Amino acid sequence: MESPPTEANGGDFFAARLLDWFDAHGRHDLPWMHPRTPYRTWLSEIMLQQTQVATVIPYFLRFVTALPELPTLAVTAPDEVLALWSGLGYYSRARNLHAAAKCCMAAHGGDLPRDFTALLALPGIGRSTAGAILAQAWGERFPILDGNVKRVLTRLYGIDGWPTAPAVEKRLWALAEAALPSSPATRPRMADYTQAQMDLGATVCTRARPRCDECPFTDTCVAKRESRTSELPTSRPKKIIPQRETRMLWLRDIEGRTLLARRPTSGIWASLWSLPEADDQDGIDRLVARHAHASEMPRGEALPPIEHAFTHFRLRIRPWRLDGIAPRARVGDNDDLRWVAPEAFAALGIPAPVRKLIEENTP
DNA sequence: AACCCGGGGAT
DNA sequence: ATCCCAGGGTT
Repeated sequence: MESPPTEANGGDFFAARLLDWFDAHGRHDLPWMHPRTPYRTWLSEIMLQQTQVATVIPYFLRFVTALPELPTLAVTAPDEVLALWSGLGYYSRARNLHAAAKCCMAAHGGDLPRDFTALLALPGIGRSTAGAILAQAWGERFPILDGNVKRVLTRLYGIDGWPTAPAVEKRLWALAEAALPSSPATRPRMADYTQAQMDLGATVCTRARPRCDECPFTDTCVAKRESRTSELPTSRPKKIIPQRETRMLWLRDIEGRTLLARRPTSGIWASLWSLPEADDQDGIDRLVARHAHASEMPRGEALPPIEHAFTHFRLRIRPWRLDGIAPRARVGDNDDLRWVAPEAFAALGIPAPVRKLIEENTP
């Protein structure tokens, strides 16, 4: 076949060549493949949302060691699940994972459902993740459309426009559907096919400097033929990122415990444990007065500001540290406020910059 | 359709 | 410094 597959002739050109490439050059030993159970597949797909493989691997291994099966996850305390997720980001993934596990216990006999609609109904599972789970765990014939597939398809077909824009995404879904394995040789290999797309995108059809000479589609790729691999996929529309600022109070008592506050259940770092915050130094002073005896109120010291970048804003954290406090009785220990010893930090979900601040300044 | 939600790897 | 990654949920 001389031309790339189209919506009309998708046939088996794409799958057959991709699988041949995968057999020789694909990744066959990522941690969630051995063993490749539905639970491990699901967990890996959630962790891999917007997160690169190398980042996920240590978190995945720690998570499945602590919670090796779905029923174990379902009965685990939310704080412990968040602790296992701590540092990985997008914490709603962990909360949704936990809620979905409970749902599987209540409605699906303790297993992940082998059904597209039922999977899609679980929190944290969208169309692409549902397809990835069905294809990889059970060999079901469903397409995926992640960042890798979007990149491969926009280049192979020369598709302009930001791939996340609804109109472009709709077209890409149609192409992904049309490219699915359809012959007796490829149809039984849905798990490999799904993995192969992601491997091609991650190792050959990379965002910068793609290795086109190693690509099985270098002869048919529109972007390659027109020298547009650096332009496709179209980058996201530029936006001005606002800068925000906050102050955090790092209060330690005479035993070296730190006062932590639970964050609100919505917004950034929802439900995680963090340092008490204030908008200005007056607010910090008021927090100190609330948690320390007036008779022993030292001034404390400013630590170097921390710059933390999110997708949609930048945050400057100005930490204020004060040691040797004798906590005021009854103020500091409830569901939203706790004095925590350094050894107990590991059991709590704590925002990455806050954990880093504390670790780097604790002897 | 636009926005919200983290952290880090790659360049 | 900038982009964006094995996306999904909410408004």
